[in-house]
Amino acid sequence: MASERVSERGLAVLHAIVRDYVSSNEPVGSKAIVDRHRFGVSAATIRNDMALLEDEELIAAPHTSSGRVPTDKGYRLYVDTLSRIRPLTSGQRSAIERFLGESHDLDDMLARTVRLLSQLTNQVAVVQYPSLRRTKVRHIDLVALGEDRVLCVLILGTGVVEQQLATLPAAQVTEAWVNGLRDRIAGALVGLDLEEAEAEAQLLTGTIDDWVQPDEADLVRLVLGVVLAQLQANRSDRITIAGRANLSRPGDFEGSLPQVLEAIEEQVTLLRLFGELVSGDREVAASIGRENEPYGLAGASVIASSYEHEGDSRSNLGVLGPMRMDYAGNIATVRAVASYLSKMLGEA
Amino acid sequence: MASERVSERGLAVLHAIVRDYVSSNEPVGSKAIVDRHRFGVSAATIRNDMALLEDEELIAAPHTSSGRVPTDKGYRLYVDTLSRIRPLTSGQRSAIERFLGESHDLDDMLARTVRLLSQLTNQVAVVQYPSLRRTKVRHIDLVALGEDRVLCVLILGTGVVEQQLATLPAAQVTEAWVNGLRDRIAGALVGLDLEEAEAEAQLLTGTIDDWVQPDEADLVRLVLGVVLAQLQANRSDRITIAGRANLSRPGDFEGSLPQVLEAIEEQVTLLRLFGELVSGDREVAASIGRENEPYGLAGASVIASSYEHEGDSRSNLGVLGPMRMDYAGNIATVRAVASYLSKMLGEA
DNA sequence: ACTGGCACTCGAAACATGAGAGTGCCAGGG
DNA sequence: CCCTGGCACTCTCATGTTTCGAGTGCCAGT
Repeated sequence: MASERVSERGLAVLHAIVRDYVSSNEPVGSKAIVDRHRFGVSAATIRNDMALLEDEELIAAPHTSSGRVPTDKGYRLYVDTLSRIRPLTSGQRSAIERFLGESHDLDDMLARTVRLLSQLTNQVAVVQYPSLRRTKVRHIDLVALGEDRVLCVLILGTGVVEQQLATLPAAQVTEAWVNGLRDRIAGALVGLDLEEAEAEAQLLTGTIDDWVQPDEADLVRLVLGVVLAQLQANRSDRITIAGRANLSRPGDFEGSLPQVLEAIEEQVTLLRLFGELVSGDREVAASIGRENEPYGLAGASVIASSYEHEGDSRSNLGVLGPMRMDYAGNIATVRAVASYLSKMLGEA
Repeated sequence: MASERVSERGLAVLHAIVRDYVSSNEPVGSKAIVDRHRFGVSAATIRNDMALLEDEELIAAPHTSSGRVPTDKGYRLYVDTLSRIRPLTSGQRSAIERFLGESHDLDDMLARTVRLLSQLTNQVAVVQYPSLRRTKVRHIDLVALGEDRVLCVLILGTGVVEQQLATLPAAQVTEAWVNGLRDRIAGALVGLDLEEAEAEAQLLTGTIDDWVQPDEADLVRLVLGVVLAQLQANRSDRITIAGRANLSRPGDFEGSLPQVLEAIEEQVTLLRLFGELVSGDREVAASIGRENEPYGLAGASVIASSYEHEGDSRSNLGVLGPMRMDYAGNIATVRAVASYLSKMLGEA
């Protein structure tokens, strides 16, 4: 553990360095620390502590004899030893309520959330749409709309209704035929969750020749294709992002900006990162610097939490920014926004 | 007109300057021009022409005695005097076909289009979703699904079907009642386009007390609310963007990057800009530098065109990049992608 | 109308210099 | 044992100086 090797005061010095560096973006020296923070000791003492911190690779000097800068490991220890989550200011609380309180439409709500989060933190905000992966298929219906059209209706456990019109090439559609097909498909898929249903539908499509007349196979395949498309569209996780302009704040990502923008555009990666991050047992988790390397975000830090939406499942949200960010504030903000969002969605 | 004041060769020199500057990102001097392009004259002659171009504010010198750089006005004249649209290479053509040919789902298609466009041009690509603003309401249906549920179905002129389940607080739903309400609402809205229908639905909601029993007002309001939400969701214009990482290419937006990112995030602005740009009679239009100032994109250039989707209406697409971009190539690419997309959507 | 020549300007790069901030370390004191 | 003041040392940054070369403008000559 850290406490084995770093003294009480050493930790305090680390905290001071992180705080000063975050606000000034300049390496911080021993003198600056004793000036700005009321340690009861002299600069020389701080220097000794700093030498120790440097041995532990918690801080580093950009060049011999300039101030120190926290390393990934330093930020990590800093975050892990943040004692309490600083409460939000009343202004921030009311901003959240005002901003999120005005809308009942889910899409609008999430759009507001992501903008709010990016404004409160001055970072890139990411909000995942509620995942329907575990939602069950409640109802499947096929309705003949004429001689060559079939309306495919899909109702999910959450009450979401999707449908799509399939136009069949030949005029072979009879009500009885459609009903038979409907019973067949519904019998196979209703009650499964979306992931299972998709697999099952794939299977049905593959073995199509075993259970329909050969001359109907094409039609059935088409209809199944529509159902499959609906399942896939609902299964897929989507995210919404705001505040990218914050990335170009000078002094943050300088050279690595292209990579970061690239990584953000690759939404699949972000989804994985957030998923991984939130899977722990913490209410809000942070991932710092090189810990994000597998996701192409080596220089960045991510703070993530999750919100609950109707039903039991959770989706993720959070912010992404430079390593040099206000962890204490952002953790508090992310946590607060996540909990407000859960509350709002619970009420609806 | 330009030809009044700028000689034939002067124009050729301008073209040479633009081409060289675009590819090198360095001010281009008279010597470089005679070296790289086979003018039959000496550098001194070119210098005289350049002095003229400078008088016309078509080019400018970053500092006394260095090469020249095209101005907004210079780029504009260059684009306007691009004689023919350079055809795409066969590689590009096949890339387009391969990329766009694989999908029949509209969302997927547009997602592919925007990625393709950004990769072919190395710029930020923007594609607007088909606008349903002018689409007519073809059919409205309310179906009682039990004692407290009503399914609201909305079918648009394009064949898009939307529906949503409304759960009513009290168990007052009878089939007859729902049918009456349906006739009422459908009678008022069917045949209008989405914009009109939305206004009309607002009106209906406002005067609700005049045409239903007081004790039913809440139910009716709820149902109308669902219809209204559907109308609004379909009316709104959405865009999808790809290739933001291209903006951070060094030497392009340097300092103004935050503003550009900001402007891109503000999708409403982009929609206006694209709309404005395409409204002319040209197949593909360009907007250069300060012409974009009202949209917060002073340093950028936009190349826009539009594609046709089933029905008669058109939506926009294009690319956005630094003033110093390959106009000839990008115009050709945007045009080709737009026409392919129209073709694909026409077939479906 | 074009060309070659020439003086001039200005930025970029290379190098030197001094100031300042910050460190490491040591000997001495509570 | 921990802390302190002091001191020599190192490295960056800002500044100044010089040189070099690319490019221009202009003019006299074809």
